[in-house]
Amino acid sequence: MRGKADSDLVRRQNRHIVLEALRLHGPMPRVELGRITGLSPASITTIANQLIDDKAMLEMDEAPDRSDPTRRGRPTVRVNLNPDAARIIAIKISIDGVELALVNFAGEIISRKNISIATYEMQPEIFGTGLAKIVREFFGENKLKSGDVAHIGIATQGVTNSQKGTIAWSPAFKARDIPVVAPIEKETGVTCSIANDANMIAEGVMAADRYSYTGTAAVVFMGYGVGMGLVIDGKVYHGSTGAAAEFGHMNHIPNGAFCRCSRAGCLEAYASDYGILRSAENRSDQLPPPSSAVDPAVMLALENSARAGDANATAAYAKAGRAIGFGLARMIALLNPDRIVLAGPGTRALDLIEPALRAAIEEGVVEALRSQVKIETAPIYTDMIITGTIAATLRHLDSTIFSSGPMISQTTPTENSS
Amino acid sequence: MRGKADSDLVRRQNRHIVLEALRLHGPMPRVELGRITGLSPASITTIANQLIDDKAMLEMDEAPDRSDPTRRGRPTVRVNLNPDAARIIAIKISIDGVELALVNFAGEIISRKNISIATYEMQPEIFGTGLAKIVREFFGENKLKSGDVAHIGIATQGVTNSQKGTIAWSPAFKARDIPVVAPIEKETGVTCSIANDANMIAEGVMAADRYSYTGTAAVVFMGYGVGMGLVIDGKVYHGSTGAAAEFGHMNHIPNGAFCRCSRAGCLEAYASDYGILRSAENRSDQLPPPSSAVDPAVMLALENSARAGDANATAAYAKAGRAIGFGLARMIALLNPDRIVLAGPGTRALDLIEPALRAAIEEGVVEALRSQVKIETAPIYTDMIITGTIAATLRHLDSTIFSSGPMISQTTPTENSS
DNA sequence: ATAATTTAATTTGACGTCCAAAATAATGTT
DNA sequence: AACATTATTTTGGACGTCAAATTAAATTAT
Repeated sequence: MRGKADSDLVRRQNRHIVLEALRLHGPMPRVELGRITGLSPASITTIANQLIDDKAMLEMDEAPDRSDPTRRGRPTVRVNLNPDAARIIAIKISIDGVELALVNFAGEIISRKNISIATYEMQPEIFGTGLAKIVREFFGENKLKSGDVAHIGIATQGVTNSQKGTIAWSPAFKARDIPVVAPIEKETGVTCSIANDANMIAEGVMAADRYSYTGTAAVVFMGYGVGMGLVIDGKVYHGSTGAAAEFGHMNHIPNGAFCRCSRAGCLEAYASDYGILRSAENRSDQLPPPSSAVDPAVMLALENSARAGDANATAAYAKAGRAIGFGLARMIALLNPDRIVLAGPGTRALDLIEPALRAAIEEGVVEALRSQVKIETAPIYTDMIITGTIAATLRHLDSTIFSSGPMISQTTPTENSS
Repeated sequence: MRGKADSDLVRRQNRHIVLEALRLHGPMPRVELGRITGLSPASITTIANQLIDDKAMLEMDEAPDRSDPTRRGRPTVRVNLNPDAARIIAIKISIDGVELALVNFAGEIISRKNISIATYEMQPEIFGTGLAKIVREFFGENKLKSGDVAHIGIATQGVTNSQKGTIAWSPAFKARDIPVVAPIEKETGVTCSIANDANMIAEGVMAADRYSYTGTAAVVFMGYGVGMGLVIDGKVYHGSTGAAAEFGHMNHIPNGAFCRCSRAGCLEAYASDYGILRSAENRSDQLPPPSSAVDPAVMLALENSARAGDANATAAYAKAGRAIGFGLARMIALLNPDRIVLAGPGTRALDLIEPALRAAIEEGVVEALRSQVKIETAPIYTDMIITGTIAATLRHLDSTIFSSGPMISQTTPTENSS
């Protein structure tokens, strides 16, 4: 049960659902806001005026819609999120570099930048302060001051600790417990949070579907690694320290194949790009895998030779499918989800993986549990991580918007709007 | 995001937290209700009067507390849940019988009854209607009419389907998809719900701890079977169809030991009473296990011979610990919980199990994930399932109390209180 | 005994939210 | 130009909480 309720709670909650409606469905007239939120026209008027006063929303300055000639009556005036209400920065850290995006309150990307860094050998402090400098430069290039950015959201491969703001362990780094949030907050003065990239993919998949996910769903990422984002009760589940759901490093077979995490038997050691490749090439799975990512062209070639009938390649994909299948069977037994969504570049080879995957699920969990769950494939697009990070960060912003005063320092306190 | 908020939401939520405070902390004066809930004394007065009018609450008729002689001022008047506000029935179905408890709104057990039934060979329809008759008799013995009972909560071993109100699969039954809710609702006219017994144990463990569980916790049951109740975000997680968290039938080793669910490699096949016994006696684990429960005395003897140094027994317990450990490692990777609570009669042999269990967790999941989680043991008491079912059912009642009129048919509509 | 003190609980008046209904605005139709 | 239609705003009332003042019921001091 939550805490006590009062008119302040009512105010915040209703303003929040109005913003949420605009974020999910885009610009719309006040009447429709009323329909979607269930609030009366009178309340919508009040709330809209306040949000417009607060610069969080604005009336769109557009000619009345005359597309439907049968339409009568006073024309609607659409309202929308004010793009200039706030700006956020989304950052993606991966093994080969860093990607930054400056996004306005309406979700439009204003500016983005890619920087290549060989992260693997870096010292923890060097990386943190280095990234902070990159962010500061990004501020400079976009003429941003500290107050101009409301929040910075970061996604990274590996195990994150959202409380400490660190990367606890990641295949992109030899080092552990790398502080990320603190140096950036110190350098920029902007609050910052970090999350696992698979969780951000789940956010992206949900956002693409307008958050229609109601119950429990598991979004599986297949590619250079194997990850999972769990949607529980319509929200992405982060776990107690932000480390959920490490599907890739969930054990598959005790004493099994050697994994990048220097542990034996992880699911990823069978089902990630390097695991599949290693198995197809009949290399020993008891040796540490390479620290660099597999060239996508190599994986493409492997798929094709499997489809051409290469027995080793076919077997490797079947092995991967069986590993993922047993992992999903275990997850299903534990969580009884209603949806499983497969995503990531690895789904390109789904035809090679799926038979073994489905067989393993059947073998691994009682019919009563697995018969409910629907398995789908999400469209692959490269930017899922950044998109998801943006969605999550903006949603975070929406919910904190009313706790404090104005969101963004208006250009100059003394300046009046002309 | 939840729906729109209005004064009705405020009303319901605040009345709910007042009831919740009384349920968790017992009778207390109005001032303290204010302190706990954060509501002002003025509001507490209003709310208390309404709840008293609604017969949900009452002032306790007791002499002022004079235990503290230094105490001055107007004495407090304690209020409490009105025991007669409503009654519920909690039912536990297990392999050897059925247990019923009639409980009042204050959580006091008014009457209870045990009935032995050989469930295993029963036909699904026979069991459902038979149970319904037992419940009807229980009504009769306690002079209950349909309107006198607000809800019936049922806990059972095995996989439940809370939507259909059935036992999808259970070791207590040869049959599958046994309808339980429908026949009872039909026979009694009282709403009824069904849940897994391990989830109810989790409810019981939480209730014993006054629902201090905030984040994610996993309560493991060890005994005739192996079960788990997951507490996510302070609430017991039931999954999309009420079948979570089937820890016992989460696969441990593909193609492994034969399980009661006629599947190979389930965790339970290694770590339940029958699994441990089978392994200690060096019987083949490729044959179906017995359908009846293991005599507790046999398990006690096995523990003692293990403690006396019997190599087979010791190895069996170590094997069980390794299975549970790997299961927990997988669960930790997936859910990043902050607490694991071991409960059930199986914990009596924890000294024999724990070393292998902890070693398996270390072997099975990266340090960054497991270092956070605390492993505890819950006190064992036999009634955990019934206690938990009562707690869950009353809590359910609390939250539905304001959606409809009076909760319970007052003895006779025409009768006035004297 | 009576007044002062202390703590609990209630009453009173104000404030903030939402909403229904009435009024107003802005267009199309006749 | 009057009427119809749809969107939005205005008005007045309802319902919840809260702060402050008041009342209630005890103990302590005089």
